[in-house]
Formats: sequence, structure tokens, C-alpha cells
Amino acid sequence: MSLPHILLGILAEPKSGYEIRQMFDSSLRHFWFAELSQIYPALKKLEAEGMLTSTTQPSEKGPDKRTYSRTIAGRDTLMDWLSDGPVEAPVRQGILAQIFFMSEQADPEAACRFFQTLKTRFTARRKALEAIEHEWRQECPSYPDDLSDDEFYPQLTLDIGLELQKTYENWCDRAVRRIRARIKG
Amino acid sequence: MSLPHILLGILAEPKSGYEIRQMFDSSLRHFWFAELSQIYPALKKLEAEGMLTSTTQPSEKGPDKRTYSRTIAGRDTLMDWLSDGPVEAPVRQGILAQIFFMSEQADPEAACRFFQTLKTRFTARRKALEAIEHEWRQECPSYPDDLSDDEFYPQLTLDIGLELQKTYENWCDRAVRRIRARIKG
DNA sequence: ATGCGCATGTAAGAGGTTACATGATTTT
DNA sequence: AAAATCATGTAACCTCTTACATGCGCAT
Repeated sequence: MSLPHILLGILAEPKSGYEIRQMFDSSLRHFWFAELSQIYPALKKLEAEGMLTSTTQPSEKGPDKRTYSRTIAGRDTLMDWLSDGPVEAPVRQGILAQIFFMSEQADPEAACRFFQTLKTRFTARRKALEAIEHEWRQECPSYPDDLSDDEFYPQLTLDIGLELQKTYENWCDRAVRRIRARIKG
Repeated sequence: MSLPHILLGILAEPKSGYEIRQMFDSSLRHFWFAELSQIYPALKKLEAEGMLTSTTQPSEKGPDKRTYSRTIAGRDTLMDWLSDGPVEAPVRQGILAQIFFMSEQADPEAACRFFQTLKTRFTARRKALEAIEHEWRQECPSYPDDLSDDEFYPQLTLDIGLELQKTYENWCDRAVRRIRARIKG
């Protein structure tokens, strides 16, 4: 049950559903994502529960724009979520399941290709995160030091994102080396 | 859509739903889990699709036991899944979302406690994986070398599991150090 | 006699994806 | 003229969790 809380977090500044979706796309991508079709009903429900209020104003292009603001109750609910400690996350790593059963496939070359494709994916993600870091350093030369609280904590999520991709990349390399050694040996 | 494929993977040897659930609990825990209430209908559906066949025999204790076996079509479907390359995994890390919004909480001591709780959790998981490794080494002193294919690929999943926990643990330590440095500075 | 392990399932609901529906403005 | 961006939503469907329902055998 994290999405409602994440919406409350994003709505520290008033935003429309459409703008929230853009925020997922730009800043939260590396740890969460939600579609508009999930965001709109979730906002409506939070409003019904008194966590948000909304105002509608005409937009330059397209239909009227509904802007949501967080209430005191909404902020309190967010704070409770944070002080309850780390949430439990269900473990579902389909890729590891594929590798677990890879012996059925019998072809070590196919297994190598699998890990090479995987590495390409992790490298692309790492580079995307490094690009964010690079931009950040342009704007703030002392990065990652001297950040304000509302920059520091997001930076910690960027940090682990990068470290995870590197861990995965090294593992892919190791896996390919070990598979190749098994072919020879 | 990974669970049906995972069931096909597990059913390299015939098993009942109950036994499959035990397998999730013992061997697959660190990357996937499924409840009995999800396993039973999934098996029924796979049988209807011709991926599995089942036979019922009386059990010593409790109700009749339904044992599922994989058909040729089932094995082919598993192979297709593996040769299609790494599956896409939705990114949903609630913990990182909590950290992203942690500046709202304003209390750095609470943030430290959050990371310390988190580290405890990662350490516990690492130790659980190390226990599996230890047992494995007892039975097979050359571990992690000289493994057969059907041990080697599962070992790769254990390997990344361990590396991920270590990466997370180091990050928690780093985070606490940095938060403490911010309090002083 | 109470609870645990074995063994099967169903039902309700939460969370999330994909497809559909509408329509104006701006860019190519 | 076509496609992308802005902007709102609904509906059908899939996945997974939690709660419920049943019942035998064995250990405490």
C-alpha cells in the first residue's frame, strides 16, 4: 500500500494528475512508477478520505485541469508512513527465476547471451542515473556535499541506484566468465 | 507473467501444490514467493492448457494428493520463456520512496533509526543466504566450483543475492555516517 | 483437548496494466 | 495531414494477498 503515500509525498507542492505522472517519469522512475489510469482514481480516493483537496481551472490546451493539494491530515498520514519504519517489499525477481532454471536449456552459449543482454540493460540504467548525477553536479559543483534536506534524501536513492546497477553489472561479467570456464574445463 | 513459467520450472520433477509451496519456502524464497491460494488455481489452469497432467493418489494423512507432471508442451513453454531473454520487471521499491520523501520528517535521528532498522533487515537476509552457502559447502567441499549445471545456475542466484545484501548494507552505513556528519556540520 | 503438519481448495478484495474514449493545441 | 503533447477519465483484465472452509493423523 505505497502508492497513496507516494502521492502524498509528491503533493508537497500542488499538482495535477498529469503533472504527477511526469514526476514519476522524470524523478521517481528508478524506484517506482504509476500509470495515469492508476493515479486518477487514487487521487479521487485520497480526496474522499480528506487527504487532499482539489480545484479545477481551465487549461490553455486541452480539458480543465484539476489541481490537488495536500491537507494537514494528508501530511500526517505521510509522516506516519515514514515513522512506521521501512515497508515490507514482496520479492519478485523473474530474471533470477529464469537463471535458476537455466540448466534446462543445456546450451551455455545461450546462457552467456542471456547475461550479456542483461548487462546491457543494467549498464543503460547506470548511465541514465549517471546522467542525472552529471546534470546535478553542473548546477551544484559541491555535489554530493552541501545539499539541503530535500535534495540530500533523494540523492541517497540515486546513490543506491548506482551501486545496485554496478553490483549487477559485475555479477553479469562474473557469470559469463564462469560459464565460459565451464565450457573449456 | 512469470508464475506459470516458474511452476513449469519447478515441475521438472512431479510434485503436488503443497510440495511446490515448500519449494518456494526453502529454495526460491530469495527471489520469488507464492501462496497456496495462488498455486492451486495456477496449476489447474496450466493443466487445462495442456502444460501439465495430474494424478490423484490417497495420502497417509489428510486428503488425496494431486501430483502434477510437466508435459512436452510444458517443457517447450519453459524453454521459450528462457530463450526470449530476461523478462521485464516492474520497479517498485517502497523503501526508496520513503527515503526520497524523508526530508518532510525533519528529524535526522529518526532517519538514522530508519537506516539502522533497514541494515538489520539486510544483514539478516545475508546471513540466511550465507547459511545456505555454508550447508552447501559442507556437502560439496569444492563449492562453488565443480558444480553440475542444475546446481551452478541456482548458485548464480545465491551469488547475486549475497552481493545485493552487501551493497545495501554498505549503503545503510554510508547513509548513517552522512546524516550524522550533517548534524555536526 | 489443543494445536501443528498434511492436503485440498474458494471468495473477496487490493494493486496494477492495457485498452478504450474524448478532445483541443502545437509541432513536424 | 499526421503525430505528439496536454488533460481528463472508465472498463476489463491479470496478479497477488488475506480470509475462509474442510478434514485427517499425530504429538503435547
